[in-house]
This record gives sequence, structure tokens and C-alpha cells, in this order.
Amino acid sequence: MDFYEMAGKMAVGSRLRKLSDILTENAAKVYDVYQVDLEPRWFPVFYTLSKTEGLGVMEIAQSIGQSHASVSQIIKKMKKKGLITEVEDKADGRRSVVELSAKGKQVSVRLEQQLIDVKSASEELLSEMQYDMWKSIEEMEFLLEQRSLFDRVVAKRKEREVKKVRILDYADDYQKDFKLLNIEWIEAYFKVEKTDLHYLDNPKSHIIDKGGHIFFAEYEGEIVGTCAVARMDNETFELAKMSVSPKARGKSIGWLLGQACIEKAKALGAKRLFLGSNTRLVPAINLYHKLGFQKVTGPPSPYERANIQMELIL
Amino acid sequence: MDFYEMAGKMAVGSRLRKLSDILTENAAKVYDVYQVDLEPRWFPVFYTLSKTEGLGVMEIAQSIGQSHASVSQIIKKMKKKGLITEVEDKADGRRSVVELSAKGKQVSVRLEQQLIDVKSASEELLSEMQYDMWKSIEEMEFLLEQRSLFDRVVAKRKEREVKKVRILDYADDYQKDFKLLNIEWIEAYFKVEKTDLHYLDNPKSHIIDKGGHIFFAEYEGEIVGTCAVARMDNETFELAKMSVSPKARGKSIGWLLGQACIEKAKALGAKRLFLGSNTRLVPAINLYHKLGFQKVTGPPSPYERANIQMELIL
DNA sequence: TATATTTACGTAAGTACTTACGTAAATATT
DNA sequence: AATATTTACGTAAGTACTTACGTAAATATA
Repeated sequence: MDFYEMAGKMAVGSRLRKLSDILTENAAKVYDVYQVDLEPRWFPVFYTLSKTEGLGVMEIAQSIGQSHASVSQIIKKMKKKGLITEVEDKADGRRSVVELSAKGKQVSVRLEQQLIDVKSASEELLSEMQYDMWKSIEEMEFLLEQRSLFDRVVAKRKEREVKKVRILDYADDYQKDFKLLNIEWIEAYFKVEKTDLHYLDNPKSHIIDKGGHIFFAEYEGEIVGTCAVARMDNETFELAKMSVSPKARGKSIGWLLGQACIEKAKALGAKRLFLGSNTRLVPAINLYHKLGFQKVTGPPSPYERANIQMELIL
Repeated sequence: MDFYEMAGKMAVGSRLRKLSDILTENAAKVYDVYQVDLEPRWFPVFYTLSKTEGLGVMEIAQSIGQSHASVSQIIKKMKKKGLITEVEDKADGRRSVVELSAKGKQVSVRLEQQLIDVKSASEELLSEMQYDMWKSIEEMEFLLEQRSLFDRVVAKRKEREVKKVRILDYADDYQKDFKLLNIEWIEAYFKVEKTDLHYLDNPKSHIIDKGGHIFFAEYEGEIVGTCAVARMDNETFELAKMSVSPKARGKSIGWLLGQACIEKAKALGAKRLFLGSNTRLVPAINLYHKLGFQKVTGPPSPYERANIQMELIL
């Protein structure tokens, strides 16, 4: 079993399964010894019925954590062996009430002996352990309920991806990216306006040279996002032209760009950062909130699409 | 999932399985996200091949701990998807050597990213735990290797059965049992001799009244074993007529009876306990050894079948 | 060298589940 | 009251394994 060594902790699941298989195999052997005429797989159903008489298929399925189809099949087999009886529910024509038959009850008595031994052997095994397996199981179930392995993996992926993002300062080479990235999302939701082209075609003269700044996000050698801070007056800057390529979503690029812009605005002496957006752009608005922006009613924006104004006091 | 609560620690196996199922389910979802075109079930085979190129079906099967049939089926499917190539081994016509194809290697590169994230998520999950699941697994594997759950259950059963055995003193009512139990085994292996009947028909006058003693083992209201100590002289007693019903084997009844006899002999002032037996009766000889008897060359026994003499110095 | 055993592998069939689907009864909604 | 939805259940089909069996090649034994 080289694989488990190579795969290491990645394969906790497989390893747990292997362990449970060993235990199941052992349990099957136990039935032989005690000569209890019961398939080991039937045990959960049988045991549930021996503790509570008169259950429906669904109830049993829920109790043992399997599908109703599985229980239905098991019951069919157990009925063939004469271990249980099935009666129609008088109050509810859909339900069929299952009970241990006389023979089933006899088996149950014999099974009791076996269970006593299995129980004490299992308990002894667990008590011998320095590392408490029982508590480990409980803890892992709890931790996974709080946050599934899937969510954890996705988080790790993001963490790793974010590290691969570099935030770059403006360079003339990036002008094309600046335009393309913005056109892309504007066209998807609205129409490109004159004011847009004004900035997108001449970022250097209209933003940089007027004392603002533009950042770019690079991911795997490609420019996948941008954001600008434009000077409005000595104390007020505008956060604008935030845009992240759809194929680079989920890497916190918007947040990284936003943070960079806020820091830059502070460094440039801004006391207040302003932005205009549209409420249809829900993820964007959420991001601005996360960055600390609050809704305000400000002067009318030069953009038709802007129906919300936000600001951040620095 | 009431069942797990009711069954408690008895159901460690099932519970482990449930946990591993959850993890497997999560792993399957992970594949979707990373868009790696690989069935989760193929992973062990794929991973093994990505680490070691050019393996046979048997080698892979051993490495991942599954049957060769399963690997054979998986390989068939993977070949259909173009992930692997299969070449006949030139040195050994039976073997077919399996390798990742060019496409397989591409997938492997993409998979690498995923594995990094799964690994760090798993490691993080495990490191969050107060009760170390990883060490628990290792320990349980070790303990079960040393002594399987099956063996443990059987031992518990014996322990419980032994408690149900009562050792009783001689009473005239038991004379019939005394005779029957002994006749049973003598006839199975040898022939009943005159000396046998002499004792078996008159235990009271020939054993008890001469200062010896007879014990009986009762199990579930039935006499299932017996053993006698007969006075030979003031200091020497004979352990004789040990006999346990076959249906009551595995409950240490022979040992209990032997112990009782040894104690009784001591109480009666014996310095030496003697017995004659036959080497064909291997379990009996083993029992005598366990009780402390040593082989001696003594005076010829009155029984034809006796080909070994043993004694215990008290 | 002939024969028996072992090994590597594929295929078939079985098992113990699952999901998907269908039906009938019960319950909710209009 | 008519209709839609939900629920309880059975059956069929699929999946991912297993064991059992068969074949051909390699190896051991006589």
C-alpha cells in the first residue's frame, strides 16, 4: 500500500475507509461464530427494529442514514427469511409498518449475546488507545459540519491564487488593457459613453498627469484587472474604472486593487475618496462596502449609468 | 441518525465509514471545480502512475490496496479516455505495462494544482484537531494488526462464558453424569476398560470415601464437565477422569476443573499430584502443561491407553 | 524434458449500495 | 372542490467494488 504513504494526509478519506473496511470484515466473521442467521449488512435495520417496533421504511432509512431504496431492498430480503412482518398502515395507505416477527425476535435474543461481546471488545479496543479515536471522530464530524473539506480546499486554492497576483503601477504599455478591460464590462451591462472614452483613450493625460494613479493586476503574465484614483480637488479623489476580467474572478483581485488605490490616495494627500456606480453591479457594491465605502448623496455624476454614490473618509 | 447513538461504540466501523463517505463526496466536488477530467475513483491509479511510470496491473493493485480486477477495469476506462497507454512487456508476455499518455501527463500537471490545495486543506483540518485523527488512525491500524477485532470479540465471549460456569462438589445425583461424560470421550478415542467402569460406577466408594474428591462443572443448568482427585497414598494423589463435553468447549472448563482439583489436593495434604494420559489427546496434554504438570517416567499405569505420566509437585 | 504450480491478467457475475423514475396516497393551495 | 405539491414507497438501472473463473505465460519440480 505504497499509495497511502505517497499520498499522505491528502488521503485521510481513503485511509479511514480502509480502516472501516477492516472492521466490517471482522464483524462479518463474528456472525459466523455466533451462528446468528443475519447478514451483517442487515444489522442496522434489524437493530433499529429490535429497539423500536413498528417503523416505516422512511423512518428506518433516516435512522440508519441510508436511502429508503436500500432499506426497502433489505426489508424484502429479511421478509423472505421470515425475520420481519410488514403490515399496511391503516391511517396512511402509503406507509407500510415493519416489525420483527416471532422468528426475528428469537434471533434478536441470540444477537444480544453477540452485541454484548462486540460492544465490550470495541470499547476495550478504544480504551487501549492513547489517541482517542472516538473523540477524534466526533471532532472531525464537528469540524466538517462547520466548514466542509470542499470549502476548505476552495479557500486554499484562492489563497494560493491570490499570491500569484501582482499589483503594478501604470505604464504606457498597459493603456490598451485599461481600455479593453473597462469596455468589456461596460458593454456587458450598459453602453459606452463619451466620458468613458475620454478617460480610456487618454489615461496618462487625464488621470496620471493630473496627479492621480492607475493600478493593474497581473496574473500569470496577463493583465486581468485595473483600477484608478483620479484627483477631483486637493482633498477629494475618485475611485474609478475598477474592472476585473471575468476569467480571473475569485482571486480577490478587486480587493487588492481597491486596497492599493486607497493607500495611494492617502499617500497623495486625499482626505476623502469618492465613487459612482450602479446598484445592478451587486458584487461591485459589496466590494466597495468591504473596502469601507458608505453610500452618500453627492453631486450628479457625469455618467448616465451612475445611480449610487459612495465615499470613504480617509 | 439515531442508530449510531443507540449502537454507540459498537458501531465504530460504520461511523468511520460514514466519515470517509463525507470526505469522498467532498473530493468528488473538488474535481468539478478544478475541471480535471478524471473520475475521483481513478485517482489512486492515476496518482500512482504519475509518480512511477511503467507499472503492471498487479503492481498498481498492490500499491493502492485494491484487487487487480478493479485496476484492470479502471485502466480500461482510462484508456478509453486516452489518459494512459498500455504496452506488452517484452520480457514477460503476461504483463502489460501501463503508462500515462501525453494527454494523461497534461492532466497530471493540472491535477498537481488541485493536489496542493487538497493537501494543505487536509493538513489544516487535521492540525486544527485537538484529538489527533491521524495518529488515531495509525494507532488503531497497529492495534488491530496486533489483535484483530474478531479475536477480541471471541476473547470477550469466552470471558463471559467462563463466568457462567460453576464448579460443584460431588453429589450422588451427579454419578450418572460422571459416568456418561467419561464414557463419551473414552469411546471416541479408545475402548472402555474394566478399571474405568470400576471407578465410573462407584465414584463414591472408590474415590470420595477413600479421601479423594470429584468436581463437576455446571453450565446453563447442565453438567458439562468433571474431574477427580483420587488418593494414592498420604502424600500422593491422582488427577483422573477429567472430561469436558464437546459442546461446552472453549469456556476454559478444563482449566477451571484442574485448578479446583489442585487446590483440593493441597487442602487434603497432598505433596504430589500424578496423572496418566495418552499423547494422542493433545489438547488435554497441553492443558496439563498449563496447569503446571511435568512429564515423568513413573510406575506402569493400570490403564492400557496410558502412554504418558505427568506429575505436579505441590 | 515433461509436468505441476504459480503468476499476471481479463472477463463475468454478484453485492451493496446509489440515483432516477413511477405510482398512489396525503396534504397544501387556489 | 379542483389542482398542485409533497410524501412514502417500490422498482429499475447504474456504479464501484468484490470473488470466481479461465487462459496463457513463467517458473519450479520430478
